[in-house]
This record gives sequence, C-alpha cells and structure tokens, in this order.
Amino acid sequence: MADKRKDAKTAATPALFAFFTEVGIINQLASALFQKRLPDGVTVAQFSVLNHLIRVKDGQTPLKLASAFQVPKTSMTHSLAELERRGLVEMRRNPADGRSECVWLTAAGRTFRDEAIAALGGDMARLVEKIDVEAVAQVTPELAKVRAVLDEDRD
Amino acid sequence: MADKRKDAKTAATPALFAFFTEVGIINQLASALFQKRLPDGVTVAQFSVLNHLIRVKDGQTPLKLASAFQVPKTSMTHSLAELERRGLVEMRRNPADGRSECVWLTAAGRTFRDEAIAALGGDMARLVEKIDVEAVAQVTPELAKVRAVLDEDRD
DNA sequence: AGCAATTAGTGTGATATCGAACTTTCCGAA
DNA sequence: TTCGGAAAGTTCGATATCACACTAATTGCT
Repeated sequence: MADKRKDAKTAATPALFAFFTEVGIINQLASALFQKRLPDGVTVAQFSVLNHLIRVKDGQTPLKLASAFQVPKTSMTHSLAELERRGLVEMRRNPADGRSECVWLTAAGRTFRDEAIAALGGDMARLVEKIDVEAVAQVTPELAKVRAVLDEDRD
Repeated sequence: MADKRKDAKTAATPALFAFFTEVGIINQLASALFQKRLPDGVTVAQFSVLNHLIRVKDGQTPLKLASAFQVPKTSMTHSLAELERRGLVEMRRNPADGRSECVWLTAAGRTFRDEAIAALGGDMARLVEKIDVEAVAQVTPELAKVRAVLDEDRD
C-alpha cells in the first residue's frame, strides 16, 4: 500500500514538471507580448508591482512587496524608485515604524495601470478569437489553488 | 447579435487577464523554488535552454533558440556561452550554412538536466501532498493549447 | 557571374537584477 | 533604562539582459 502510494507520487512528479513547463512558456510569451505594449522604459516587473498594489492593497512596505514577489529587497528598491520617479507611486513615512516606508499609489499610477491594460485590448481581442476563453476561465481557479499552495509553501 | 458577441468578447478580456496573472505568479514562485535547487551559478534561463534542447531537439541554431524563447539573440549568445563554458552544450559548424552554428547537447548536459530535475524531488514530493495533481494533469492540455495559440500568434 | 538585400552572429554600452556588507531604527531581556 | 540582537533600507560591486551597430556569409535577382 505504501509502495503503491509512493509509486503514484513518483509518477506525479513528471506531471507537475510538465505543468510548470507549460506555465513557464505561457508566461514568457505573454510577458513578451505585454512588454511590447508598455510605454518606453516601463518593465513588466514594474507594472506587476503597480498591479499588485491595486489587486491586493497599497500602503505596504517595500519589504512586504519584495517578499510577495519573491525578489531581493534591493530589486524592489530599484523598481519602486523608478515608479516613484515616474510619479506612479508615492513613498510615505510609516507612522508605526520609523525604519520603514509605505508605498501608496498615486492617481497617475491607477490611471497608468488602467491604460496599460487597455493598450492590451487589441491583443486580447485577437487572442479571444483563438483561445477557448470559457475553458481558460474554468482552469483559472485551479491555477489559483496551485498558486496558493506554492505561496504558502515557500520559506 | 453582433452586439452580444462583442459584449462577450469584452467580458472575456478580464478573464484572460486574470488567467495570465495567475500564470505569472505561479511561474514566479516555481522559478524561485527551482533556482534554489540549481547548483551555484546556473540560472533558470540556462536550464530552460538545456531542457528545451532535450524536450524538442538539439542541433538547433542559436537564433532558432532565441526565437523559441522570445529573447534577443544577444541574450541567447550569452546563455549558450555559459552553457558551453560548463561543457553542457557543444557548438558545431552548421554544414548547411556557414554563417551559423548548431547547438548540441553533451553527455554532461543530459546528465546535468536529469540531476537538476532529480534535485527537485523533495520539493515535488512535498507539493504533491498539497496539490491536486490529477486536476493539474487535466488542465495541462488546456495550457498547452493556449501556449500553442500564443506561440503561433507572435510576430 | 555579380551585386543588392537578407540573415547569423558578435561587440559595445546601458539597464535590471542580485548578493553581501553597512546604517538606522526597533524590540526584548536583564 | 540600557544593551544586544533583529529588522528595514540603502550602497556597492558583479552578473544577466537588452537594444543598437557592425561583420561575415548566404540568397535572390538580373
């Protein structure tokens, strides 16, 4: 019985690996597509931060964001500095902790995010023609589950 | 009718965007996890090239690989130089075209790839406990379809 | 054959990302 | 309260990635 379970697990690994491989490729292609639509010097990474602040919540500390994105804090510092330089986010003192700051979205930041998504409209419309959106919508919750597991598993 | 179809498409865009967002996060977390298991200076990008050469076929030109990964050829040159420095791939003249070279896996390259995947064994076993692998295996073909569409759509 | 246009790859300089060491601030224990 | 350790950011140096310009080789057209 234990053997049988172990075999099932061993057999499961390639399935997981194949899954992650597909995810990786899709991400690569989608990111490249997205990158083309973003204005001049804005990175997908920078947009992702902006998007995260809207999707989840703004007012977070840089370290919290670095942890959320699983990147070193130095990288986050850099991204945030660029976003701030563009006036898309604002750094304010953390009233609860003098060591840290909080990242707040500006009105320009929210507008920028909306416009960036809108700029994808043409691509999305084209893809919708070829992709079974309903099927995609159905698998998304399963992806969210996997994401939650990975998110909880790390560190 | 036309309006209805257009509405359906407009409504589909957020669904697609949500899907890509999940894919992006999963990729980020999985890559970070993978990166930790790779020996010293090997990047996920380099491993991906190695994996691609095995999954698809070796003997391809650097430009073909750059196109496959949607990265500039200069980046691919760099990755390949590093892989060659480590003796994981081998560059040979292209008998059919004097301008280009072909990338071939070495025995060490194949071994390296297998060991890298084996090094993930512990993580995979842990994840298998928490992830519904059967569900994941079922969505993978759908991901492959999306990947194929994106792959065909570009350029 | 000869020449223009195309293609494969490299060299260079700029930016992104990263790890390690350092500064400042906070927290908890004596 | 004071001091040692932990935590948040920054600075710095190294590597990865990228865009642009260039060289070398091939292809196609006449």
